[in-house]
Amino acid sequence: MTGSTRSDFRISTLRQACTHCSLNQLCLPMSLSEADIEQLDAIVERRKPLDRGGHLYRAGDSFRAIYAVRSGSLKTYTTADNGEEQVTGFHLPGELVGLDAINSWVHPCGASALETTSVCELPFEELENLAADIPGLQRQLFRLMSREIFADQEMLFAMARRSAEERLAMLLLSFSDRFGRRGLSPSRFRLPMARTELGNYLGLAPETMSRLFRRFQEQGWLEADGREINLLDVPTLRELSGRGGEEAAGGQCHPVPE
Amino acid sequence: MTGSTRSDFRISTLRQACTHCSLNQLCLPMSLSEADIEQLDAIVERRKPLDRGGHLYRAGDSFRAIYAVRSGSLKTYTTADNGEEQVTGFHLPGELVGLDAINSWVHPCGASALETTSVCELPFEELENLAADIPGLQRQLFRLMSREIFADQEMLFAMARRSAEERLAMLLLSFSDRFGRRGLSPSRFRLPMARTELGNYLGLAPETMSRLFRRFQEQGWLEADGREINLLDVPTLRELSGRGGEEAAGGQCHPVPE
DNA sequence: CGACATTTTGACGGTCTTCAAGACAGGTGG
DNA sequence: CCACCTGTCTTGAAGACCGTCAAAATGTCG
Repeated sequence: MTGSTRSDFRISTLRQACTHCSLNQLCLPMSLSEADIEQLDAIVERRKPLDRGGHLYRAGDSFRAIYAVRSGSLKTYTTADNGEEQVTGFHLPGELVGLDAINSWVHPCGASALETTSVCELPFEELENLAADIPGLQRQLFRLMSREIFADQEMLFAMARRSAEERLAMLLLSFSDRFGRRGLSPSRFRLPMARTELGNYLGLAPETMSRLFRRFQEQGWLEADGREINLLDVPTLRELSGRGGEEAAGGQCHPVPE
Repeated sequence: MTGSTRSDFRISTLRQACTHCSLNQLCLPMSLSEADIEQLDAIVERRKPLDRGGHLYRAGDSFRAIYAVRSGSLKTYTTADNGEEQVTGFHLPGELVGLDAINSWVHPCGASALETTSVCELPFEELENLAADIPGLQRQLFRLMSREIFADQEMLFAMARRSAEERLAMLLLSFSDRFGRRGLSPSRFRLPMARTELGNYLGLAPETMSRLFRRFQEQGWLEADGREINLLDVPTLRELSGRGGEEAAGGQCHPVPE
């Protein structure tokens, strides 16, 4: 009885195909034909979920594959000589991690789970071969990498020229967009990471984060109860973030015109 | 007489082939066969040199091609709503620009020449087609994009966690590496951009840059006469930059093992 | 030479960090 | 059920670092 249930559970998770995945418009298969998606499916490996804090890979690990987040969330981070850590990105379902390792075949950043998280593993050598055969896939890969470059540059701009307030506004809107894109509420959501980690990502001390959240609440821009966020005044936040109608940085989610 | 000379000049510049280009180990052709390089050669368009301040493309221009710097140098930059400018990168011979536009087919940043600069134009649609046929080219493109992602993340780290001093040390070492890689002196070089632009890139005010350079000279770490730089104490700079033996960020130059 | 941009210098102030302490939450074991 | 503990968050006070402002000096190019 129990054995049967467990077995069913594992089969149903492990055999989830790209075709039926609700994220396939965010992830690689976008704009591929059914037949192409099946080819892609054949090389995708599903792994058992990671527990909170578990590592998908560590900095220095040799590179084998890139990963698409299926559920849960990840952070990627580097560690400096002196041991201080810098979060380089948060990754939600439908987003890819590991693209920064293609050049050197070694992961320059570690990736760990912020909560229970499952990913699809895309062995890179096979993905490359497939990309040479399927023009749409090659193009999609170029695009996703380009998008990441663009997002990193936006983030760079933010770090160089924007105040703490503006940076937090940007980040909140980035999450808002990314949740919205998955059909979740763009105004009410639960952040999967601690304030400390948000602050680390934004280059701000935890104390500053605390004060910022208080100020944002006093201004009536949002309600925050721990990790539970409720955005009340998106227009003001958008104005603060400095880039009116444009996409917020900090993630891999941007519109994809053809 | 004059007509003949001018004509010769133009032919010799315009017909310079990748095979004979001294930069081909920095740029795309790396590790391609002679035959493959010839195919690449066929799609490369050489343009007439840009004058200082001239634009290769502007933010908002539609994307047609990526470009490899052949001689001279470029900066890429974004402009915010309020008009303030942020330099997103400096690009020396052998480096590519325009990769951030692949995703949206619109250039999110402008690119302008810091001095008289010539580039090779690589029409992207044709490059994509060629990449599907030549596995080595596809791989090289993935690599170069990955390298850029990595470099941007390093830069992000610097902006988030490093002091003005540390950032300047990083940048100087980045230029040192990049000049060195081209066979020039890694300790004596002429920066192609103004202090103001360096500062803009690093997220620092011009006044701060001035004070930094003075402090660095007082410490005996370098000599600077305008844009002419002479690094005197690379080990100390390297220690300051926080990443001992590793690559400095801020550019597209990293070792490429196979 | 003369107009203009870039760089330098000094004084001052704001933003964010750091340090130190206390509040709160979630989980564990008695 | 409560005491305990650890990690996270909050709050306050002090100070560092860098930005801003203003003005002079230097450099650059027509």
